[in-house]
Amino acid sequence: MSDLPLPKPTDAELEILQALWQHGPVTVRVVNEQLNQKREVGYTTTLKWMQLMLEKGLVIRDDAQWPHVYRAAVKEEETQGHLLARLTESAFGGSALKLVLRALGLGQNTREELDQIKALLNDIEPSTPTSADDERA
Amino acid sequence: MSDLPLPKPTDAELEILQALWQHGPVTVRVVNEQLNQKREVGYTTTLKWMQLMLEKGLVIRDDAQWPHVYRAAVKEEETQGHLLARLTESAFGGSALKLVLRALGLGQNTREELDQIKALLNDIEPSTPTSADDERA
DNA sequence: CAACACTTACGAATTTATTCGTAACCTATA
DNA sequence: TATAGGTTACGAATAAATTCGTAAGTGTTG
Repeated sequence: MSDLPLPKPTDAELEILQALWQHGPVTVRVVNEQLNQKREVGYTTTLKWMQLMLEKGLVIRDDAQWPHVYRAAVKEEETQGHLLARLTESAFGGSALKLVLRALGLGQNTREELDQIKALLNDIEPSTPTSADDERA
Repeated sequence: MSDLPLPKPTDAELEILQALWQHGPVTVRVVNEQLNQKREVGYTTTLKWMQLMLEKGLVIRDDAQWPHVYRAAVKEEETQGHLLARLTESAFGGSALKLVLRALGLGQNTREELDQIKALLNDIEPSTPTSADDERA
């Protein structure tokens, strides 16, 4: 909690963060192999990205190990939250509800997914309650 | 339906598209005034953006009128859908469900919003039904 | 210790986005 | 028709993202 108002990772940076989130602390090589499962990326390209991300504070490097081992410096949940907040602002006029409705309307939902969402909805406490806070006995 | 695989509007372009979506066919001046309600933007800056967007096919210009009148060339729903699809890919490992759950968990939901979502969920037909289609009498 | 295989650092080219300044251009009106 | 006020076209500077080549560094092994 110091100087980062809004981390705005680029597409390439997000790809790397995803690899780090999913595979824990790993070397550049491992990340590069992950990226290459999606598209052709040179090794030094990946390295350069991760070096830039190090300067930006998006990743942390363990220099004690060799080869260097990197891990994400930002939490997956927080980053996703920021990105959603940004998208809500930039494309949904600030309405998170509209975003959710649009996402739900994309038509690629299975019954299981819908049920999961319903279950979650019952657990969510509204941030601005309208009436009583009934704990249900 | 010809050559646009994935429109990827930038932040500035999205600001303009939102102005066009909300205010219909308008002049550069009107768009610029909209933008300036959020932040300081020079007139020619807005003009240049819209000219570039014209080349990209993001907006349509009516040259018959003077001053020129612009309107969005892309649909709001489709653009939002594309952006959500992109974000789903780039930050949620391709899981739209995770995106929705995260968005719901952001904690800025009112009871009314949650109820709206619940209502919508009951209307959505799963794309891959699992068993019977009970219409509930 | 010399060679090798791999890793890192550095620099740089290319592209795209962002942002205006300036000059040329219309259109109504005095 | 000449002027004025707003509009458009064009060019350009800056900054950031993307992408890799090349050279220098490191550690292992015959």
